[in-house]
Amino acid sequence: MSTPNPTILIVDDEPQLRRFLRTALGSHGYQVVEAATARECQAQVAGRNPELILLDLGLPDGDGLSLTKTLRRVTRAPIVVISARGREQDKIAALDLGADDYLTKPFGIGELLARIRVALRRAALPAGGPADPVFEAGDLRVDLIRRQVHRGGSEVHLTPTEYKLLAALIREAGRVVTHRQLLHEVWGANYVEQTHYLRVYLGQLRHKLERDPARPTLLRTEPGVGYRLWDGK
Amino acid sequence: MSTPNPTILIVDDEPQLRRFLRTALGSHGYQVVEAATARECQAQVAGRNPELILLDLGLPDGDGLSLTKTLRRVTRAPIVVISARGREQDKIAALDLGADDYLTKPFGIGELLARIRVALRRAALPAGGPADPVFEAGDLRVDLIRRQVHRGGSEVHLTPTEYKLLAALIREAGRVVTHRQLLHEVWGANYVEQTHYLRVYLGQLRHKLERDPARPTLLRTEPGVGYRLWDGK
DNA sequence: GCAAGTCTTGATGGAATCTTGAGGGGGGAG
DNA sequence: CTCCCCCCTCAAGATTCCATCAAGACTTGC
Repeated sequence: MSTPNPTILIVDDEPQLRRFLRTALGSHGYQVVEAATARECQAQVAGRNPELILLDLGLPDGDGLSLTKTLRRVTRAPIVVISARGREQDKIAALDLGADDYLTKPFGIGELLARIRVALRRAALPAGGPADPVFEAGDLRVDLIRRQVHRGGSEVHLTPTEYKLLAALIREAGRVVTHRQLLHEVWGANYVEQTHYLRVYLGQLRHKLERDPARPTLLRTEPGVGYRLWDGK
Repeated sequence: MSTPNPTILIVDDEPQLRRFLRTALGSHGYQVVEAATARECQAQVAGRNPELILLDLGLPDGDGLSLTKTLRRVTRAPIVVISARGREQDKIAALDLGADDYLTKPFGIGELLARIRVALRRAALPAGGPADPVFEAGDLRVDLIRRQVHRGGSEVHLTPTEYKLLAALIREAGRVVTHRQLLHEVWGANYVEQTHYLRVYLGQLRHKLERDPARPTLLRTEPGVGYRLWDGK
């Protein structure tokens, strides 16, 4: 699973059903939070920010449909509705107001779990994790997902080869990377002898990234061996 | 009308059901493509690149489950399964192999349409970010649910292809999207080499959306890599 | 079946990038 | 001190990649 232990909010007014769901979900590795009313539900969403909401439509305070709509304005977590009402109109209304799935009681626990997996999968899929992995050292900032490079706040444009080279150095940040290794990674196996390429492109990188290209601090050369990217340590 | 219509692929071997679905979906504004076998299905996915796949599990050639799995490797369009088999194990298997929803025959057409709306809604939303289905940057405003595009207050008409391309860029707003990625998302798996399409359509988009099409700020090109939509950062 | 809109394809000029070569400098060995 | 190896810089082709225009084929709605 992508995220280790997703948090699921159970919204239902029957304590028995809640307990049943809590054990079922808990034994499958989910964190479980509970709410018995619409008010509690909103508080839990604001406080715990669950990754999925399991919502029973028949709540004592306020109807579940308008709650669905309200939740949609606050969170993007998928909402899986469970309801005793199986009329088509109910389903359509809930789904169009922002619910992501609708199960009619009674339902199999296996199906519920599968549909939860689907909802979480869909929600997690785009772009994967929450924050982009970013490399920083000095006034250099490289966002490896956005493929964006900043130096002291302003964006720097790199050509494809320059970027590949920088990325290869970042991958080994702090360690020495040999000429052959760099050439192999950036230009391919046929170019491991063309050390001249490295000199040219390292020069260009220094020109774009170093404060004083003549005395580099970020992109250090290790004579006779290769290059090393300073990582701040 | 400025709402380009999503394309839906119907995969079913019964001509009657296909006809029924075709008219029902067609009258709701969807483009409909059909396939009667698993082989046809794969051809249609590669060739037409539908935005949603409506899949009957009971196909003559090969079983539907493995088809689900195969499709998931080629497209990220949502798959809605319709099946005569209502056993819980069948549902779980299909959902875990990549299906996004599972309806048991007989089903109400209203519910099917609602579930299609849900699947398309989820697929249209960008990665991360708030629950806001509206993208804004500069004087560009895109409503991803209504599929409407505004520039500085007035609505802009985009062709279906133009819109798909813009939506693909919005989904990765701020990040560089490679040529292959864009071609795959907009035109389908068969077109990943046709970079010429990108040039033509990006040119059209720039003409319609940029303040000065000759010096684009929104739709930036990353030479040798792809394109990137400016997201204000 | 017609007309409007849309997609596909080709040709062309221009921009960005890569490759290659020449020349210069610093440091260690002899 | 001089030679030699390694490294750096600059810059001019060569090459690849990109933008634009436009015409014909195709689709769609009426």
